[in-house]
Amino acid sequence: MSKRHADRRTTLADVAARAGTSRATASRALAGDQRISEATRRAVRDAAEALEYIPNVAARGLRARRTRTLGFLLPDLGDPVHGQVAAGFELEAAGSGYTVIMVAARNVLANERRALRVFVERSTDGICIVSCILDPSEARDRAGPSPLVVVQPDHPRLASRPLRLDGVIRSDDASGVRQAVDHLLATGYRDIAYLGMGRTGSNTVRRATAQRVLWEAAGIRLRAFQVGADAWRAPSLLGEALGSTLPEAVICYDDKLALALLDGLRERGARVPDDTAVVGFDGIPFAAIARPRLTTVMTPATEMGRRAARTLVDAIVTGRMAPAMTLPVELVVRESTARATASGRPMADLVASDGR
Amino acid sequence: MSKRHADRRTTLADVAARAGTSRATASRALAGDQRISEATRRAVRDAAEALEYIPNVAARGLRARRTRTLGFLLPDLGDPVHGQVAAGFELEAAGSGYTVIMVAARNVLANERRALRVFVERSTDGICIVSCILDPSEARDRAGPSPLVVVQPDHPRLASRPLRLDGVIRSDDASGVRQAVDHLLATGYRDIAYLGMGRTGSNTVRRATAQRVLWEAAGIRLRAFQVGADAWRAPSLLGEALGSTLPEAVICYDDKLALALLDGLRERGARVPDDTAVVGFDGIPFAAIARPRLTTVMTPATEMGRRAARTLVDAIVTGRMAPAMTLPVELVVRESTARATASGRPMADLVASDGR
DNA sequence: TTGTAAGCGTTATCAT
DNA sequence: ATGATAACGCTTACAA
Repeated sequence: MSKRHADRRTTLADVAARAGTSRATASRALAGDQRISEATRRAVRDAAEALEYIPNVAARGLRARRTRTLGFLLPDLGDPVHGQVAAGFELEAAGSGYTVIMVAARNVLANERRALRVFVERSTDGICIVSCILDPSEARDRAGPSPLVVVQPDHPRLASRPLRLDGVIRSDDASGVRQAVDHLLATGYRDIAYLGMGRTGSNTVRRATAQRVLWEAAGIRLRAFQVGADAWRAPSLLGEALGSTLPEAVICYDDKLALALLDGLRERGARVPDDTAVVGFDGIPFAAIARPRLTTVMTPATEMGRRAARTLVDAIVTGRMAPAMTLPVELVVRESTARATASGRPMADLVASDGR
Repeated sequence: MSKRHADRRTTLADVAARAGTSRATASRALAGDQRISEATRRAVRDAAEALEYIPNVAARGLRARRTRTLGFLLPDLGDPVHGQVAAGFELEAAGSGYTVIMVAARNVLANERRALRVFVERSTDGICIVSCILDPSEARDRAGPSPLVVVQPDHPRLASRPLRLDGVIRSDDASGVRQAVDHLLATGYRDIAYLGMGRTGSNTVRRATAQRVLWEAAGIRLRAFQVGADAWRAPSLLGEALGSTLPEAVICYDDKLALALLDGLRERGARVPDDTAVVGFDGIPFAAIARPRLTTVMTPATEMGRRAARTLVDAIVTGRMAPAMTLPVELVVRESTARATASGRPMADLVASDGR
């Protein structure tokens, strides 16, 4: 029954032989070429079926000069946010008939460069890099002929210049921070802090925006704290990171950090939001069911992944890369910033309208 | 400076020409063949450097009959557990010089089959499938000549037969459940329930084990509840899933479900662990900082991914697949099953010793 | 409508 | 130690 005796895999030549045609005709028939007669098409299809023919796409790509493969570079597959982006990307790519090579570079520059080289070696038709610290223009250089989409660039120096390059997809972090600050001010908080994590461009942008907005809106100076990229793994230390006198409210770099801070504050004996309000960033699923439920800026992670793939495929087909796009974010107000809530009683999620 | 004028990518022939050798010699020099003289090796290396030569691995694979590519199939890239497995796999694979193609099949049989076909088309050197509902032996058939590693098989019928196939890697779920039940009994809980999710083999195994262990150890019948695979997304419904009279303790299928249940119970006005104790499964990071902190069975997700890649690479090199292995798990006791804890005061994590 | 033949960029075999 | 030359499995001019 099983034909494991033939060591060689079935090839197009085998199919052609069985169908009684040339390899060229078999190739055309399988590709759905209109010039092939219905009869031979059937014959070829049947032969392919009978032989369980599976094409060798490497050979095809070699000749046809396209591989229907996309390269995807991200910092960490285990991260909840990047995992979502990856999921969205893969889904959309697979839907368009593309296969995805994934490389995790864990924020190491050398790894990011190596990954791009891998993609070029594999002749990817397109490349997407997510939250990379590599300079986007260097990335473009190293991407070779492949169209490149840059999602949430995190190059440290990127905070200063605007970056209007084509193919850049990012969330409107500035708007998110503004919404958060406005919400905190409206709720009555005055002593507001920002807790940063890592040395990425996005961290700098968020801190700077909070600083500026708070000053412009209320003439208040932001208190800024900063911890290392792995600080969220040690919640108990985090409780101390805010100093001896807690601020009334803290905006955290992301949800991982905010949730860890929640734990750290609890360990320290501080109540949230009564002693300190906490705001996160990203909107990961667990933020919604933490205790207290976390107020956070929702970022369209899955959607960004999908868009990235879509944009890439379009660029491959049309030969033109879409201009930079910035996706909207929205603040979701939950318990962690609700000043006088009846403890233990949940309140419905409130989405702040941006007013733009 | 940049040489974007030549449309064609640099090829080995270019390097050979510049170095003044044949393509064969250039190939050998670059591959580090010992027979090549030091002088020509230098010449070729320099030429490759100068031309920024990047080999075409598709062409190489076509001729050499190995692609240094691994296929990785999983249900969902966004899931915290599978994301960890993927991260471990990619890390180990990259470390061994392999590139990974990832496909998410979201528990759809047809997608899983399609993914295996993709891998065969791409001539992967090895394939790893994680938590697939596909029958492992069918998977082996469809994997073609590639060695196959099966991580945490989730075929529904798999719960009954032992499955001693080579290349299977899984965690010792039965031991985990036993530890959980023993712990609950030792802590004084008698009315114990299992809350299942989905129709996978692992769910069946966990439920059945809990049932058996509880009966054998204490002559108590397990109360069993069951919800759909997406139930964890709706915590408020989950609170009601346990019926009107809450059990003293609930073992949940996984941490996602347990954390959602925590939220659902809070919404319902029930206190954990005072009204009901909760145990999770997997040991995802957020379980450790939930409130109450979640008692859970720690599964070595990252390690399983690493092992899978390691096993695959070994099989590729040696031609022999390692026998099935079962990785140990350990119960981590936290607040959600601590009967009379001073509320708000954290207790140190306790790892139960298995006693085997 | 179909076949012939020339590549695509490598590596492996066989000479030298 | 190196060079011709033939694959690898497929697509695509160019012929017929």
